[in-house]
Amino acid sequence: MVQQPDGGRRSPLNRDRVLRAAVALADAAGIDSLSMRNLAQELGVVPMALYKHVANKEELLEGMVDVIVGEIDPPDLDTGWKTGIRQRILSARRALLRHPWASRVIESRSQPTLLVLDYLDSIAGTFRAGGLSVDLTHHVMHVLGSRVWGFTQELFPASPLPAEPEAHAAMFRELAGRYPHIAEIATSGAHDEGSVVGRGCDDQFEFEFALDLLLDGFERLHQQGWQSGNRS
Amino acid sequence: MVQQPDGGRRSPLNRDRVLRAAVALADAAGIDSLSMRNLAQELGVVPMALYKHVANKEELLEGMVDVIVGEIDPPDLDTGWKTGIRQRILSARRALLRHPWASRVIESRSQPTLLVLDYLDSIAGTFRAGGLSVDLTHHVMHVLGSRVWGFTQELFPASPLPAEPEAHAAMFRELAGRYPHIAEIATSGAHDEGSVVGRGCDDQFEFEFALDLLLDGFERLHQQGWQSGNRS
DNA sequence: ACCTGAACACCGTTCAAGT
DNA sequence: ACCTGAACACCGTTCAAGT
Repeated sequence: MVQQPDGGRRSPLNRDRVLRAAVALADAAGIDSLSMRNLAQELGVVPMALYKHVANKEELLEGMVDVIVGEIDPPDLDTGWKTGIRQRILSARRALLRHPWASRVIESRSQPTLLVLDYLDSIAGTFRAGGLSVDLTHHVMHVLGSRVWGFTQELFPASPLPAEPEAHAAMFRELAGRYPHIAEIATSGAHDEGSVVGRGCDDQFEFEFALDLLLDGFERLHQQGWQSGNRS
Repeated sequence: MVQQPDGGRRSPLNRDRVLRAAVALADAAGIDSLSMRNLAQELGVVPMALYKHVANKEELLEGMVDVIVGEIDPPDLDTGWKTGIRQRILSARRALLRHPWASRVIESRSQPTLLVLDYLDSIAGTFRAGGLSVDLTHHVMHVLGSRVWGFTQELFPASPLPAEPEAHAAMFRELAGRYPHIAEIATSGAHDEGSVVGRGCDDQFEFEFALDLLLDGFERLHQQGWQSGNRS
């Protein structure tokens, strides 16, 4: 149940209230619970009342993406392009971590909103201001892909561990037999000892590791004067 | 309508026929048309008959992913790790391009299947055989992310262009005014002249550009003897 | 003119009745 | 024991009836 100080009835319904309620509902109950019917109930109105403020569910989801994009920090103009991009993307990541449903909604959109284009244009502008060519900026934006939003498509979502220790151990022995390389990764390093694949990984470390690898690669290409058809 | 040489009735229903029909239906009519009810109709059976061969829709989708994973070429053991990984991933990409729905299904799974783990273990094994440390192999697998499947999460899906040239031109002028950096990317290089963002990009070039940037980065870290907490 | 209840055309899945 | 039609508990959205 999402908190509603005014019982969801005092102020008249408007687009902003609809969007904020949708975000709150998705935050609290998960994106699968966000139906037009549930949202209407949360707001104390009949489902059809929502269609006065959003044309359909697609437009509702678009609006929710805009709410999240609005939470990304504005650019810091006093740094080099590398630091600027890095800070911006890590800010986007913080926004996304506050709204776990957002990455799935972003990747399911078929049209960018104006706010989304603003953000992307600003990122591209930072590369250009840093001296990267139009061409290199273009390709580099593609390489970043969903990472500009602060998330990455993982190999597979973290599997929930079996709760009982003995089932856990049994599963791990089976895993180690059939998948030796995955097992050695899972058992190595700073992980929970004996954790199963994907658990115990430090998501933030992995994200920054990848981001810095990419930014270093971009810088190297830029300094080498990269041009199309000119790959070393 | 999916082709059914035997009218979908001759051979008795089994799991394999269900999965192959599901893949064919998704290929032909799109993943949104793949419902248990539609699939049953395609096979000439009552919807509940499917539940004898798959526990539920989740398991059906898992089985479909396995069909696609089965189409990835086996590893070529006569090359270095870099070429080996590159070939394997480009093979996965070809399989995915044959089944446009597959990337969305892969990213929506919550549990890897045994075949998926086989593939990932094989990729990790190639890095290890090339001499990369367990730690570096681990992080490098995370950096690849969905790229091991041959797809990337784009910034946003390609917007369909307005069909009428004048609407097209008007949209582009508006775009250029508000989004100068996106516009200069869209108008530059080898694209359709005046194309809108995301259209006219050579997806295969972008994919290979990113993949090679990453593989070069991995090689550099490996040669530098990268270790955790040792980033230059 | 505005609002909204009922209805439409779907889902995935359960369950009990029929063979 | 097996199979399956009807039913359940949902969807997003249309539409016409009521105010």
